[in-house]
Amino acid sequence: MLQVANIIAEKERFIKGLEKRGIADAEALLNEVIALDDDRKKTQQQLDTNLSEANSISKQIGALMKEGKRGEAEVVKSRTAELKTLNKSLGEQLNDFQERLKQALYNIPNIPHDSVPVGKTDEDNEEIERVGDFPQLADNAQPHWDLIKKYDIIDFELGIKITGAGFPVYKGKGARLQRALVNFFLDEAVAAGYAEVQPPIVVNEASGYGTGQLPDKEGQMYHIGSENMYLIPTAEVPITNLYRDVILTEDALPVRHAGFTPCFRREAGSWGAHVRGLNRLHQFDKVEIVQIRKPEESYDALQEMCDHVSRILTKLELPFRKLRLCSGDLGFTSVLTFDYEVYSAAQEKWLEVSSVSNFETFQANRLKLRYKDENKKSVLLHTLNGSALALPRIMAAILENNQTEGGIKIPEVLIPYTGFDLID
RNA sequence: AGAGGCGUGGCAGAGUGGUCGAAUGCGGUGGUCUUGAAAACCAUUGUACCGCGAGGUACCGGGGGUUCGAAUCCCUCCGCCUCUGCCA
Repeated sequence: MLQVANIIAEKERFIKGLEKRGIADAEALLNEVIALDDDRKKTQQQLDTNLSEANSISKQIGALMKEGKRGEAEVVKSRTAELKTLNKSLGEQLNDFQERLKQALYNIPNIPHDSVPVGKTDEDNEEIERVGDFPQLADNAQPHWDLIKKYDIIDFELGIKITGAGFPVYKGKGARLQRALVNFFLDEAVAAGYAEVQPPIVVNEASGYGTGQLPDKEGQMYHIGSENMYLIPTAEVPITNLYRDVILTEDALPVRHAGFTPCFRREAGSWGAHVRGLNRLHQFDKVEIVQIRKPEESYDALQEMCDHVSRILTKLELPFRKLRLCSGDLGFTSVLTFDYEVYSAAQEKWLEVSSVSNFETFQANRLKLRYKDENKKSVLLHTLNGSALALPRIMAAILENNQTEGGIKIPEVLIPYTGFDLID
């Protein structure tokens, strides 16, 4: 969430930033925050003064009791009774202001980067790079949902039987290819300097708030009612929350982590006729990369992460494009996001396979993730993350783009991982 | 899951109603000494909020309560340990 001090100091910039996201009453929203913070401060000042007085009276009483002057002590007590009533109500007011301030801040998104183009939907995203050539497929080329049946490598019906729609079962060479991709992605990430972690895939409420999925995306996560926990929608949540309530020393930076997890998304309301096969699932596998950086380094880190995604897509020989998300498509917590889409040739569609974002201090502020600078001051860090990569759509593109009469060719880099070079 | 025990500063570990933000040791930082290092000695060493400042307030797992006053007593939640049960 945003920092109140920054809102006060740079109000105009924040208003413009929120308006860029299409929030009409941005100024009113920020004024409310500032007013609540002001109320909070005033209430706290009054409360602190009263507490100070009550503390000193208590000490007096202690001293009097020790000297055996019970009568005098009783006299002084009358004032403390007064203060007690007063402070109880001040304390309630303070809690109320703090709670309202928190709620207000939870519901305000991050301020977009200057380079973020203004736009409403994904159609307004800015294409900034295109790499690789479209494959020339035969006239009878098939989309992946037909190919998986033809070669019996992914079974949606079985998934429906044991769970429901959007939970496919990978079989045989399909399962092996899936595992090959996971291992390839992890090896690439480790080689690029990311320390591998294997986090829990169920998280508590505090973690959900830490990275901003709560309260914003509550309805998109699977909730385990009996435990009040959530199935993770991305490894970003557990990995970034590793650093919740942490003050890092400078020599621990930069932090780079990579982790493989299944991801779970309810995708409520986002299903449609255009969504078929592997294009959108409730459960899918993903390797995620996360960085924690000093503020002045975070945009270099963002570039570094983008380069990493480009590199592995190139190695997989998949045609892809890089997009700068417009203000309307930008995630709630993000300042700047680049999406990567691969071209899936039989559907003739671009499929999003990665999203790389810099959140600056938005998550760190909630997480209380800081480091001690050279002056021993606590400074909020910047958090970043990116998919490297999400599996199903990569799988879809490989199946479609590499189909031949004789079967589906496995990209060179994956053959050591699959142990075969053809799905037939 | 049941019974019992426990949760204190970076770590270890005192503290069971007042002067305790908290002894002591270790670790960290600065200094003295030394050619340098070690040892020794001295000093310093949590976080957040409010305040121009002096300073004030809060925090001893989280929340609530009793009391003039709570690390200390009570309730509750969370976590950890031991034993019993179950189990990959």
